[in-house]
Amino acid sequence: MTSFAIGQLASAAGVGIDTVRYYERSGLLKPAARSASGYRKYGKGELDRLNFIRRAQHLGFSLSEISELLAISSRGDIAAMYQAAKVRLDDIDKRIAELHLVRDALSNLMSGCPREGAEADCPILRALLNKEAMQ
Amino acid sequence: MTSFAIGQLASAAGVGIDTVRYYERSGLLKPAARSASGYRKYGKGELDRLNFIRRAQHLGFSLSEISELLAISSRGDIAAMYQAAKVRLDDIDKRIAELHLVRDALSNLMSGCPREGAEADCPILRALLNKEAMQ
DNA sequence: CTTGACTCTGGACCAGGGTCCAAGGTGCAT
DNA sequence: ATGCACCTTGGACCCTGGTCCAGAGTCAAG
Repeated sequence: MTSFAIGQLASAAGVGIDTVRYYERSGLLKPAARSASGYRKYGKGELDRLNFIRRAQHLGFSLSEISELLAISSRGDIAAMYQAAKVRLDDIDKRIAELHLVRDALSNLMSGCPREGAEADCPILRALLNKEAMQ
Repeated sequence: MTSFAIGQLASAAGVGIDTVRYYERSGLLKPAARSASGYRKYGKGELDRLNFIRRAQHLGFSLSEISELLAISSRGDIAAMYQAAKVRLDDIDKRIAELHLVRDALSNLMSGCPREGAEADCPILRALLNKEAMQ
């Protein structure tokens, strides 16, 4: 069992077959070796690479960032790896901060809402209808 | 100046002309009245509606949620408005929690990285290459 | 030898929220 | 009356990360 077919690779890595082909198409995986009949043949190296991709995705990296991470990893460039992680971390922090702003604005509006009664008493509605009511 | 053209409406609301037409197409704005020559004609009501949409978007609502918010607003249904806001808030909270998990994982990996030296010393790289190293 | 599971290809399609295009018709100032 | 900015339409296209399809070929078990 020194090589496996696309379905085996996909299920070993926990992704869909189409996803593997999509990654090949988009350059994340190199074109696979082929059997005599044209079937793609994979080895452990490709499984490792696919797992790398999944773990990086899990850490919030996009596929194009992962493409760079793979290159960085193959160079063993620790400094670049750290730098890429920092860029990602800063981006996540920025996104969290934005969401917090929205969350707090919404939460403020909700806390003043009587949940019944006249429209004029609902800060949410007032905020949507009226510029001045918007924080 | 009791009515204005699409370009004037768009710039008054701070959106693109195509956006206004897109909203009409997707049902967020009702089909506009037309001039004799077929130009769309708008009044203050439409500007208000467009501003409502922008403010709701700013609070994180999707266009289809906004569609409901507009209906809720026109009924003056405070309870439904509160409920819609709560759904949105919970969703934002969930998203923030997810991002925090990723952020902390990434941050942990980074804190152990020497930023130079051998691959084996970089926890980020180890996490991507190796199942056991993944938190 | 047949059956069922697997694989191949190129290309279309999904969500979301727009954005851009060409070819033609209008509106207004000069 | 001419130029320029504006408007009309239907439809294609952008991005991301896949997912699904038909029609054809292949593999392995019974």
